[in-house]
Amino acid sequence: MSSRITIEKPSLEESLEAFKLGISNKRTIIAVGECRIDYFGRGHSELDYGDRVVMIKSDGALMIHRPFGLEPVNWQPPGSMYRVYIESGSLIVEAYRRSPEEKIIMTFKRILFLTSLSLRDDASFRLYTSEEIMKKAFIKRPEIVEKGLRVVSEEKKIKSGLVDCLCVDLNGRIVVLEFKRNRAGVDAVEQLSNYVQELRAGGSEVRGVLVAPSLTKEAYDKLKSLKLEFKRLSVEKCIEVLESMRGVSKISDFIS
Amino acid sequence: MSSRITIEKPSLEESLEAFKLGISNKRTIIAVGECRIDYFGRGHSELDYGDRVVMIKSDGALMIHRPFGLEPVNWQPPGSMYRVYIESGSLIVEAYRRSPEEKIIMTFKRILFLTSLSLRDDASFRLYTSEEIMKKAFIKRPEIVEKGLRVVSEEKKIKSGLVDCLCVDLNGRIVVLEFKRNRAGVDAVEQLSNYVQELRAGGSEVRGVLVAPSLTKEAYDKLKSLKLEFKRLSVEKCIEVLESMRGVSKISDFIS
DNA sequence: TTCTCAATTTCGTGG
DNA sequence: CCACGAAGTTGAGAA
Repeated sequence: MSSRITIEKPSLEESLEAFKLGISNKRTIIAVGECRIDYFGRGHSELDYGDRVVMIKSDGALMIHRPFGLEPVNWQPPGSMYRVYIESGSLIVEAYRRSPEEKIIMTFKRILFLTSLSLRDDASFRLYTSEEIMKKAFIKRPEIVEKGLRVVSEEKKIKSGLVDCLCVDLNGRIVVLEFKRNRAGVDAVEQLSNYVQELRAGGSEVRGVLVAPSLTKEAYDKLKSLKLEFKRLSVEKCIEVLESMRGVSKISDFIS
Repeated sequence: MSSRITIEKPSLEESLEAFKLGISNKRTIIAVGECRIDYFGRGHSELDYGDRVVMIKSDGALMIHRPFGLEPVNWQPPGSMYRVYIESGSLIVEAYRRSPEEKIIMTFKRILFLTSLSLRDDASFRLYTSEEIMKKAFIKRPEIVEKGLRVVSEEKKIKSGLVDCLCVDLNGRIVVLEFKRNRAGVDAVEQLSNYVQELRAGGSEVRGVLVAPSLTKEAYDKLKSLKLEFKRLSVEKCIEVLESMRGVSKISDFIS
């Protein structure tokens, strides 16, 4: 059972108390009001008066939202510290962070609404990303990239970086695989090229294969000039492969 | 004046109406309740029941926040479309997006609190990034990098990418500058190297200078082996330079 | 629309 | 704590 304290059109003094109590009691505070925002730190930003939604979470994270746009206009990470006071007829809320030293100053002309909540959320979040799906599918059925590939290692750390997958082909050559969830750019080709060059320095014959749904033109040119290879593979295809092996999952109802 | 509709511990039927009205009237809705979240699209995620803060903005952007952490656990961008209904004793809110096709399903057991706001915010946001500050300071006083540098072009697009700054030194050689706001890694060195190589293909003598507050060890090694140069420059120094030219700004009170 | 690159990127993971 | 890579990255600007 979550306890709540909600006040409508509070005075600045009431708001001051609510902020202080909520922050020290590690509650989640949502406030809506007319304010201006100043930020100083790695960068510097200014935003003049307007209506915004401010949320301070139980861990000290701060988000300031305008009435439009996905991203908060200003924010501060978990662990931030707060100072709240009234000055020249305005309610000031300051959020500090050390390392890097950063500060946000919210200056409220008035508060439309404020609530202080004690929320319970113990569930664990599970996310399945496209790249995970691609690698998993390849491990299960290497032939979706090339017949006869034998997986030697995954996520292998070498000097130039982290190799997605190391394999051996039917002719005993080493094959470096680099997976990209969506259209691959020159950076992906360069990354693959770095891996191949480092492994070739070991003396063996090494192939490099970029596995992605598509390539940018620049990436294609660079790939050709470096004599690397490309194998078209989409996330959809990988999902099919995985589902064909473990029965239908919810994903199939939406992607296809 | 912002109009509000706030309901505490509403029934699911009341919440249904509030969501529908708020969305169709392009209001900003904030709801807190016990819900589970499912996402299907480029990836796939699941989150079991818990207390969360849901915000739907006037432009259709959706954010779902747990009581901790800076980032929303799930979201949908502006322009998303909604379907709200009651099924098996739960309030379901679905958020759709096309291209890529994605869907979020929020299943509410109960709503603790809901508000529907009409907010006004016309202010313009101004952000000054570290890299902007560094470039601006260099343009004003090139000698902070090297005496006698003459700026030829900024943000010049060449095949390998976007060159931060092209200059000519006292000996008439072309100088490529790459700015990094904080400690530069190997990727920065590779980027600079690419630019230098492409420009050297034109036949002229070309120097490459990485301008940053510091370098990682790997970046230093790579830089040396490629015969590129490094010039130490911090954002703080750049701010000093800019302020010495236009008078004191607010930044100086915090960074120094 | 698509592509490309920067970001107060944030968030993991491994050394 | 630093270094490096991934992200449902997001967002802005240009082709």
